[in-house]
Amino acid sequence: MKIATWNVNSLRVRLPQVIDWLQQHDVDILCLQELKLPDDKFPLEALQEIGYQAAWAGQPTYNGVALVSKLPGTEVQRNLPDFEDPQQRLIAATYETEAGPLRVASAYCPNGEALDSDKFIYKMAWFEAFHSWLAKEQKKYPQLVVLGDYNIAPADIDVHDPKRWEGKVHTSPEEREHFQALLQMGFVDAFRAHHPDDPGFSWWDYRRRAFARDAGLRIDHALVSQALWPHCVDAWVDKDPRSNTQPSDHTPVVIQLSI
DNA sequence: ATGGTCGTCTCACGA
Repeated sequence: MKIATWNVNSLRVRLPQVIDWLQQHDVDILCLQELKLPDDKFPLEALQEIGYQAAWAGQPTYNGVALVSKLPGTEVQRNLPDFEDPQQRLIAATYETEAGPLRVASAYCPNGEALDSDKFIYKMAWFEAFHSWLAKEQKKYPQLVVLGDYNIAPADIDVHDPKRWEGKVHTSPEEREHFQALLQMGFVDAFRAHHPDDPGFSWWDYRRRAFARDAGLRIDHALVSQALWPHCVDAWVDKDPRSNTQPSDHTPVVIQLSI
């Protein structure tokens, strides 16, 4: 089965591209971030017409996450428990497979704006709560995948110009420690584990012709639990949608599981 | 040179 993540930066604008992409690729579950639409504007019918179901957590203007899937999800969890937050950044659901229950989460981790900002303090607090939640979640669901926009480039290979990004959000030691803490829990960074030497950028700034210069970052990740990792046969970045007319600034990351 | 470009109930703010 194939599971993907895509920060679409407005599902209203990107819906035709999402539908095209789902029809071109045999993806079982697509994790979306930055829907930027309220719950009553979620385009469920358009997705149902091409054979998908969905669970979502939206809000007007900002944030918003969804799970778009061929099979229905159960035990849907919206946002982090024990972390009061009006920003809709997380949704998780359980899918029945022949190998047993598979838990899937779609995460839109905070951007952080700048290292000396209040939003960075919020980012650090959010990751603390995310870590605590995942520790419990992985005990409950050994087969767990957590895909999304982490807004962290875990190492210098994930950065087109590490010098230029020094002291900026996405690459700071504090952020990287949070990402490493997730790996220390047993999660595997699927793309990096399968492709140790490929930068695998997933985001390019709209400004300064960043995509044309390949001036990107790898900030969208698929973390696979220890128990599931032997079944993760590959992971890749699909750069094609970034070349679309009116593209998202992010492009999809995909994992293939042999379950 | 700290610029630029998107998206949003837009002329400000978040990314």
